Amino acid sequence: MTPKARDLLQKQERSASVVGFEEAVVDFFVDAADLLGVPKSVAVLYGIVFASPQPLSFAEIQARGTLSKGSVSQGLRVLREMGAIKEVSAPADRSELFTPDLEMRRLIQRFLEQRLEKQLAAGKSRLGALQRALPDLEKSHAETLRSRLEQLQSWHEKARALLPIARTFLKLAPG
Amino acid sequence: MTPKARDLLQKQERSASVVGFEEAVVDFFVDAADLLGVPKSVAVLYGIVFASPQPLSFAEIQARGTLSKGSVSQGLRVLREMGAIKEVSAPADRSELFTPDLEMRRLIQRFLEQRLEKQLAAGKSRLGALQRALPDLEKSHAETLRSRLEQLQSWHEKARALLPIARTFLKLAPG
DNA sequence: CGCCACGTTCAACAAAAATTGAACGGATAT
DNA sequence: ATATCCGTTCAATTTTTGTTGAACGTGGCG
Repeated sequence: MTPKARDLLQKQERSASVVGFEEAVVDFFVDAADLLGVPKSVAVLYGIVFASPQPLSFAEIQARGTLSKGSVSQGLRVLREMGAIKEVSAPADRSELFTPDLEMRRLIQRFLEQRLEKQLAAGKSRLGALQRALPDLEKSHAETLRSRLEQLQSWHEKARALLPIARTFLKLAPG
Repeated sequence: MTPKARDLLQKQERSASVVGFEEAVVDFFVDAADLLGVPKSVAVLYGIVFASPQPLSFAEIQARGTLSKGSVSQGLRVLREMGAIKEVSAPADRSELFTPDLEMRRLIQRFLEQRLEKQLAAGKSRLGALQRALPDLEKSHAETLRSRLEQLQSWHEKARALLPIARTFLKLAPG
């Protein structure tokens, strides 16, 4: 296959409706990006892959023209590590093709565990430090502050308790 | 009251233990800051106010030396708007003093509503656009894509359903 | 009234995060 | 072997976000 032929293949006309759909999907994920704390480029990538009926090659993705080669490479790696996309081997060509992997559900679950669990762990040790700092305070102050600290602790426990609930909940129904 | 006298008052010795406690509280909130999506300076401010047994004046807060006048001013405004702190009038002096306002619970609740609700609303309209883009696609493609779209919708509904649950849950128990 | 203390605003600055592209390395075809 | 195609890496750059401080009101006090 000559370079030229491959080039044509990559640029194969995508109908306006397909392009429109892709753009809408990309927008959707870009919106969601900051909630999930991922850079925009990663959201764009995922949108492109998610919106494609067939698996896409690196070249095809890059050909969308939104992102530089470097960003595509890094972004795909991030998505693979997150389990958001996977590689499938192409029948004809040797190059790998990308397609969405885990369902939303698992992705979100993983997100919850990683981001929130870490946060909670950090919080816990901070609270320990506070606990320890408390006894040295004068009486008058200690009272108010102890109650504030309790607020923090109570909040922390609730957050921890909520997590498994959310987990369970997200398992319900197909998705 | 001469400036000098006031100055002394502001710098009144805070015992090492009080300072230590404050630092620990500040650290706690700084940690939490990025989860909540607020800038560090705001977290620091809230920590300072939260860790203080008495309400603090603008000058006292600034005297902690961590933040510039501008940041203190802006940050206090943000916190007031969030309902995280409130002003109480000082008995002696005319200047206003700051103290924590809403309990954690309400703050978090508000946070959930503002950040997530907005997100969900945006998502909803995006999904509408996708819905509309779908019918124009060819058969072969439409099948896969329709199913992907359904995934998105299902996810969206679940998130929406989870919100009230979280709300209820956070109301349980004092805090 | 004019001065001063107190806060606010906002344009300049600094820090952090994301993006790019040029240099590199490994695999395949010639 | 050598050339070439693909993709990765990473330092430089751009963009975004947060912070600062100087200039500017505002209200109280002499």
